[in-house]
Amino acid sequence: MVGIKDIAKRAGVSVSTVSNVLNNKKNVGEETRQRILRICEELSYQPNVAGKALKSGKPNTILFNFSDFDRSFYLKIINGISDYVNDNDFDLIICTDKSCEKYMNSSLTSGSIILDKKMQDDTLTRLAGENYPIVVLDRIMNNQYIKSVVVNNYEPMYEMIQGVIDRGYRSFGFVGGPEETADNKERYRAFRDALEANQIQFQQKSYFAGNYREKSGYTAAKILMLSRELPDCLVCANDNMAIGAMKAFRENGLRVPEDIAVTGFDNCDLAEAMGLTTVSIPNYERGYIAARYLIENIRGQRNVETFKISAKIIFRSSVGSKKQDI
Amino acid sequence: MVGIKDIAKRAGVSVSTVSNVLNNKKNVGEETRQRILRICEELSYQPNVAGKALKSGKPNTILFNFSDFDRSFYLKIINGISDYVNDNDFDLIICTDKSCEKYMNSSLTSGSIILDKKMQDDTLTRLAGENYPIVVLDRIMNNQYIKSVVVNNYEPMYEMIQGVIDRGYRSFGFVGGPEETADNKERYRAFRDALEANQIQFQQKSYFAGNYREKSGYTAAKILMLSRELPDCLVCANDNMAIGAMKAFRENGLRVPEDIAVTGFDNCDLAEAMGLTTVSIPNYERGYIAARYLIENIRGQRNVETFKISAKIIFRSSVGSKKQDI
DNA sequence: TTGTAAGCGTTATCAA
DNA sequence: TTGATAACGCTTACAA
Repeated sequence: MVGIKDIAKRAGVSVSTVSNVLNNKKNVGEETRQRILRICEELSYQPNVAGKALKSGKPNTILFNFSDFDRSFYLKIINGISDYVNDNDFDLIICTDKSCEKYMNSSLTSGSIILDKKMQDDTLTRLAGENYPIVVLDRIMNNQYIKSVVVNNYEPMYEMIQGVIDRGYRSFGFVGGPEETADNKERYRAFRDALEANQIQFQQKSYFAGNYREKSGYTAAKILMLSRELPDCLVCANDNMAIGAMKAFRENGLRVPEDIAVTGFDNCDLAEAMGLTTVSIPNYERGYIAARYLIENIRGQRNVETFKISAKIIFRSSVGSKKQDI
Repeated sequence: MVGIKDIAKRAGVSVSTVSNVLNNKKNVGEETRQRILRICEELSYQPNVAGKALKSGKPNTILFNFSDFDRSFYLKIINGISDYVNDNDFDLIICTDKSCEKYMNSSLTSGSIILDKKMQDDTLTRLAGENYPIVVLDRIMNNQYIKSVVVNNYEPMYEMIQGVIDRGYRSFGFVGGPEETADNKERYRAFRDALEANQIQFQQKSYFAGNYREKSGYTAAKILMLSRELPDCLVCANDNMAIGAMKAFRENGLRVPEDIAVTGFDNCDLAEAMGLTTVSIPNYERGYIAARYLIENIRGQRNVETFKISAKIIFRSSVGSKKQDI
């Protein structure tokens, strides 16, 4: 591995001169600068991140942490983050498991974006600090170094359910996501509130606990079909589960929406093709905005007010128009 | 940031003792060990990766590099890599742009998996070495430190086209991916060979250059529809473009497969929902295998023979059965 | 304009 | 069983 020393030796100068050239310092002669740069090129020198980090400790690098590979829209979030980061001369590294703690707060990265429910609140509280801002995408936290960029779940879910009710649907089932997640709680609350506002009863037996994966929606639908009476509409806390449910219904010869309507949340790629009524989240923008706030915070422009991303309701064929039984 | 020094001071021992404890060395008294571990816990000490890397330079960490966010199956590859890596006590960091060179060969990672056509062959040749094996997923390279794990494109593409021909289709259009990629070349070659073997002519005007993105398939289909005669079947070098093409056809009132059949390659999530005939690549396994070979190579078990992953053809409704005009 | 030298957090060698 | 110290590659005062 060729290092700053090798360059210095070859150029017949000291290491500090090389360092100065590489860091665009002014105090170095033009001729020397050219010579050194040429040699770096020749030896295809790559600065050693570790050495650099250890000494200066202000790397233009941020970290993104996620761990759910079933949620394909995560790629769009990464895309948004990546674009903002590139445009601002930062680098991005992504971690998919607990090891990311090693890269947080060490001198290797100067801030993190977190979208991983396995990451605990108190870990984040510990890692965040004056010199290490964090942006969380999957929860709301009150901490002077942590900013939350979250999807506004309540209003669109409420409105979507109201829309479904307006179309004549009267009885509902619900497939929830992981119960501890803020997203799921908010979506469920909006669902219940919308029902209540319309004097529609909801029984606990119509609640199915899922985990945001397709299979859990599939299973929920299978179980639901065993019961005596199907609800008019099955509301799912996300698209994956809604799609799983639709597949289960179709496999059993039930028609969507004639026999049962289905709604999701996310507007994932598949949602359009499946004709799923859902809430569309602008994920690319979500990543982009998260990166923007993180880098602004890194640059000292402190702002940790919770930012809510607004979403859009999309009615598709999985919800029809139900005639009232009068 | 609490470091090894702080722990040492608090415990009233030297830094080397702390280091020995943290690295499970035998030469330290049980009582001291316990005390030090407790203090690490209390101060929630995190070892500084940079310092560690700088000194020892054998990190149990590998790097994955990709940059195409439109290909949602990349998440499955990452999932496979992540799982293997975790099971083998390695860490994974992911990079989405050129900055990844900084993490390759520096003491920060001990090997890389590359799936990024922007990464050039000679860069890889330069970075790979005795102590830095690389696995490439998107090309075949001959280098004693670089292993290729690639999808076998030729046979399944050939067979799929033969299957389409057997179903009575006789004239073809082709939407290619980025022309420089090995995948695209191989898929196109198989396509042409299959046609030739069946004495079917192919004219250059029926070739459309795309970039693997949905939009380019959409555009190709739009252009195709302007021409006087539609082929029986439009073969696309990947699913995204095939889906774009299907959307364009449908928007213009053409039925798939009655008016024109369409095939893809990848079997992405959407392919099933769209009824697209395609080739299924086991992506999770692809990532898993890549990680396995990389870590084996890191551990000194040198093996750089090209590994070909076999794929499976899936006929769906986008290809029907065409009556012969006799 | 250039060079010398200290120090970042860690591990490793060797002496106590 | 422990501790002192050099070294990893780099940046940065400060001296020349």
